Amino acid sequence: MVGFPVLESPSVTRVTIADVATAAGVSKTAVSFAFNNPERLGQMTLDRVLHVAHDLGYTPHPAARALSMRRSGTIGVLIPQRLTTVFANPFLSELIQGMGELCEEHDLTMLLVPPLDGSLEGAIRQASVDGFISLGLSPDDHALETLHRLGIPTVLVDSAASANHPAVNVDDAGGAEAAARHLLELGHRELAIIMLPPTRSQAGPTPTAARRIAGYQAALDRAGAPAPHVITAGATMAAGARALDALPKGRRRPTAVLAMSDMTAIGLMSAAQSSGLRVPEDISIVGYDDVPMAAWTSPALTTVRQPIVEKGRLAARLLIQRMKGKEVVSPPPLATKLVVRKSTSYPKEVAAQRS
Amino acid sequence: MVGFPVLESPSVTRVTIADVATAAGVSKTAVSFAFNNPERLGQMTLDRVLHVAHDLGYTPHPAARALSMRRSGTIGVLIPQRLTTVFANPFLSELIQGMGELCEEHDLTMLLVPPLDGSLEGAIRQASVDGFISLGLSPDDHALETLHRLGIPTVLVDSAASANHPAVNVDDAGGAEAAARHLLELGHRELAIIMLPPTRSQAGPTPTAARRIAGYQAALDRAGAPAPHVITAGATMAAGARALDALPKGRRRPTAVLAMSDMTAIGLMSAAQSSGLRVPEDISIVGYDDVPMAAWTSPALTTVRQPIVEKGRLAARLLIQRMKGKEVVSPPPLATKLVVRKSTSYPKEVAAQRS
DNA sequence: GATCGCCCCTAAACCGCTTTAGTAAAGCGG
DNA sequence: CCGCTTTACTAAAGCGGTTTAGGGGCGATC
Repeated sequence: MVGFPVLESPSVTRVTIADVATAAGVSKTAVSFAFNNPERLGQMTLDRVLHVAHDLGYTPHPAARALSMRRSGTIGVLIPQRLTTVFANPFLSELIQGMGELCEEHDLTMLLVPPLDGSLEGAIRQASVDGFISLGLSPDDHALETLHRLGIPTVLVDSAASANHPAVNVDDAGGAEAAARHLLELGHRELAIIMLPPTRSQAGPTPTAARRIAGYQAALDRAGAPAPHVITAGATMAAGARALDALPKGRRRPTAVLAMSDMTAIGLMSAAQSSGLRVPEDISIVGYDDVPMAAWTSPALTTVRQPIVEKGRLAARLLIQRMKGKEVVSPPPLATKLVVRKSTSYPKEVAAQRS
Repeated sequence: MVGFPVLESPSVTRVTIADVATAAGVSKTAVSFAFNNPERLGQMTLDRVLHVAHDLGYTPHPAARALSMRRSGTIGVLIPQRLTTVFANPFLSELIQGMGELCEEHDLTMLLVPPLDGSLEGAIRQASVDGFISLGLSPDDHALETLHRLGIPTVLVDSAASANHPAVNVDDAGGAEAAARHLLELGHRELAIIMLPPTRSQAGPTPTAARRIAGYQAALDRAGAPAPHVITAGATMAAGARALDALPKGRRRPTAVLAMSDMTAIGLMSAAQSSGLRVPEDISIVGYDDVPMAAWTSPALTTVRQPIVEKGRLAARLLIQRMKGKEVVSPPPLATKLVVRKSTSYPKEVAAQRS
């Protein structure tokens, strides 16, 4: 098999607007007009220019265009973690679907911007975009200030409204509270909560994690339940599986666990089952997000549904408005809803009493 | 709630290299050197410039940088379908994970490039990237010629090696053949195949679909099985569910189906079950890809595993080499492997005989 | 027949950065 | 003290487009 050689003279070859102009016997301006303001050219000239351009295989250089028009036709998605991690969670796929709808509608492309060399700020600098959608960043993250200073319109997702950027959120606390209440009503007392890990350098929990834990706690408090065991695990099945070992054993083993991510819940459920525990008989599990997969595990996962695609759409819509210079307000949080499936049931003692 | 107003004087504000130069009392060149060739400046000047730049919140304009350096630090992913469609399939997530690993290693960002306004070529023009990874495009697609003419390094995935671009593939035919053989060995004769739809304008099946069907067919031929029913459905659960209705009913109802995508298979399985069919007792189902979800359905899906993440990694690695000007050859297809789970079994007649 | 306005088209400035070529000053050996 | 290399820095020319301001030709108007 023959190799694909070094590309012949990469950009010496590139046809520029000047080449087209010369070939068509007009000025660069005319060529530019042909593409961007055709009505400013006579029919004959227009045809000739377009024809010549096509023959030469002319394509405007995107960077040059972006520079002079001050717009790149791209929106950036600021991702606070490694792509491998974050794409292991279908959550992001759904979010992108939502954002994608709006992007396609407006002929925009999407740039995935993970921390570059560990630094989000570095990545921001390098990215040629018209606006950013920032995922899960603490509203006081330094990167957001940079963004504001640069005058790049930004919309926050899974964060909290900051002084400078509107935020799109769901009712995290409400969903969490419903989930905890569900378990408490089934009779569980000994609960564990699996926190989402903090992203990047920031010390505390992400805004989303904070709201969810507040929701869980509210339900627990109201029911006078004992303090839950709180552990932390990433939003992947592997991390969820590892989380099983971190749960207290023996008498204090929780009879139910509240995971802040479906993927964590599913991984945990899997590990639990392989270690001989039955779900939900021996341990109840509730997830969060309601990714499509949650309906397909066995047992099907009880979880809190949030409208992920809609969230993506809304964020993109807001950003696009902002890019157009329109004023924008943070919308009210989107509703969440507990979806009861088969991974939750009465704790054993209660079940025994009932039978 | 107060609105987020129009950003104040968007780019009038933007600090340019000239501002920094003036403020620091040096030339633009010096400022540029401070960032890109610090060793060419005296220590004192260097410190001063960097300090001033930081104070002013200077960030080089990415488009200007890209224009003058002829490199954008971005690789494009050419997506042949709508983002909504393609991200509904976890396949893409995994592929991106693989590509993402390499991108992060090399400080590159990833641009998702769906057909813009229906046209991939238009989208290519607009995208400021150093190279493309093209998904599922027929090797004679016109867009690929454009790419070559523009001198943009490109690597094909799920395509076929073309004259100008190397291709990364898996052993589609081998996997398909193994899947079909598996069903035939179980005793199935009346099979259905669910094809992947053609992408975009191109008339025939995608290269991948073509190879897979050839593999299925090879096994069928060898076993002297009757011609299968072939229908087409997208790679989403919804499309898979709809596909159920397209299957022949009554006596000619297939006892097993070979789907070219796990998502289609899962959707079909779901629809079948809701309509009262038992899987695998009444109908066996085999998928393709082995996305993580396939192990979690009930029954767990028998499918053909392909190393998706590895495929993404390999494609990105090749592209990066190509961007560096190195010569590159199309690697041999990656191995595929039948994973037998619980969604396949003997057809009823055979099962009856056996008992 | 001069004036005006309109239609087409162009020259040149500009977007913000990198880089080449080169200059002035300092260092240095003889 | 002179010529030669270094060192430290700069002017200006790109990169490849868009856009502003305006010029020439020409028919209509007065």
